[in-house]
Amino acid sequence: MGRNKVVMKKIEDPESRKHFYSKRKDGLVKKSNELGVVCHTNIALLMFSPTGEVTTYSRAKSSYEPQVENINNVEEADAYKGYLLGAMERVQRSKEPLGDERFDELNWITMER
Amino acid sequence: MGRNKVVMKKIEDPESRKHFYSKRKDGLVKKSNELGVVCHTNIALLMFSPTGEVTTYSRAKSSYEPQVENINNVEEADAYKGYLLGAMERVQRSKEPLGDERFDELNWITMER
DNA sequence: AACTATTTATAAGA
DNA sequence: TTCTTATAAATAGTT
Repeated sequence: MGRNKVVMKKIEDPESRKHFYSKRKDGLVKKSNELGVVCHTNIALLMFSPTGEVTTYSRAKSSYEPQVENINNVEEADAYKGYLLGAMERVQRSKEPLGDERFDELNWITMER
Repeated sequence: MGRNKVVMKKIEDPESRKHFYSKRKDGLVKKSNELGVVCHTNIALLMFSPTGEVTTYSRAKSSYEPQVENINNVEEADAYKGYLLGAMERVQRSKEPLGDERFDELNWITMER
């Protein structure tokens, strides 16, 4: 959306790429949140910026709602929970050995748990 | 977008919720893909539908591009790879005990690896 | 499943 | 760079 169509091709200029990313990142998080809230469902989003910065969004239902028509929903919920926690731990561990101030750059956008 | 504004509140009617989800899911995958392609970066998206169906989208750069300004990029790439594979394995394992035809319902939208 | 009026996101420009 | 604006894109309700 905007004054020109977006071409589905890698932007070669690093500055333009960063600019595009920072704008689209916010939009993607916003839409993920809308979907999670309105449909009351689990969503996980993980993205790396062109400079390597990590952004995650996650929304996990806190309570299990039995659904007769989905016999495997409990297992899926568990798998999902392990998925999120494992990912967070792994990314954090990979940062720790550096022991630097960049740890705070991790952008954990966690709207709800 | 559309004929009325979206209210940021859970849709209580199950059919309306499913309808909303199925439309928004496609849009989210499309935008994730655009971001990944245009910025040539790693993206992972995992979502559960209101009926428990899983949809994932992932885009991982296949080759490692050295970036002097990001000393911890290799570790991030590894963490990311493990993250994706772990998630896929876990979700698949959780389905297997059922041993039914629903396995094919898993919607693995994997545009590139 | 397809259409279309309208909202929303956003590419350029200020 | 933050704000504005014209336009593309997504989509809610309709058919």
